[in-house]
Amino acid sequence: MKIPKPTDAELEILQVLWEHGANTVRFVNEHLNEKKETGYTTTLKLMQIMHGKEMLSRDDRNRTHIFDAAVKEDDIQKELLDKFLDATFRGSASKLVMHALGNSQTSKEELDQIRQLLDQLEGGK
Amino acid sequence: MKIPKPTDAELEILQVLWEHGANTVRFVNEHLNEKKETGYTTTLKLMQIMHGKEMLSRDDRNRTHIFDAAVKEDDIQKELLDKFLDATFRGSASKLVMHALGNSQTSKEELDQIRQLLDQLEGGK
DNA sequence: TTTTTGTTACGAAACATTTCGTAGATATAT
DNA sequence: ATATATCTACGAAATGTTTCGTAACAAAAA
Repeated sequence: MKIPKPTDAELEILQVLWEHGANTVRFVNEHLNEKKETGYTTTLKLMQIMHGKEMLSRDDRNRTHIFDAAVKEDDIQKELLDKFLDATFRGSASKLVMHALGNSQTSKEELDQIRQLLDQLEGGK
Repeated sequence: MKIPKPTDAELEILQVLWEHGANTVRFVNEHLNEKKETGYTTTLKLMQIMHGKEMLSRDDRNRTHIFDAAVKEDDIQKELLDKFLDATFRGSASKLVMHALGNSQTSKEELDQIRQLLDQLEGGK
């Protein structure tokens, strides 16, 4: 089964559902509105399209439908990252990593975690 | 001066120019064709649009124009990475880095370089 | 009961991006 | 000199994505 690449607007909706779990259109719409004014029916239409693509599941036993992400966060992140890495960094993961760490404020704990992963990877070299 | 976010097709053209330096439409088009069939005038039109946006410079002293990237690779990568990080990983750089290193085959030299950066970053914590 | 509010469905408009076709000019080959 | 190939310019079609408006119905409030 092929995972379709979500569009920008679809990804925003997936983020809300991944973060907060199954929810209504209204809930999702209100979250989106915190970042950017979005009409209710716009969000509804997108979620219906996503359901059509089997990107979202839907419980329609009650009048107010409950939607949930039907694709795994990790899978989508991996898919998008692969494409982004190629398109933007010509496949150089280290360049991307250097940029990412250079910019952001990442906690000591997270840096340690990355260091552990490095140890693990370099173990085999 | 505002850097406009390049579209996917525009980014592919920038990659060719960043990698190979100033060149003709034909050269760029032939490179793009290695990955995906693209009509000559399609590439031409895109490069004209990009020139209009000041994303490319153009030397039109001769009939065959020579185009070059007018935006810095690092700047565009930073801009795109920031947006990608927010949209896809909700801003968690460490999660992105773990994914990126987990997937790819990165050389020992590159891993060491990343480790150095970690040392440097953790120095201040 | 009647009105108001909230919900889904969905066509169509609006907008963004990519692709193509044609005209006109210049260079190159015959 | 003529034909052929190559190049730019650019409008417009094709495609993809997002937003909006309206209809139909159900629920809740007055």
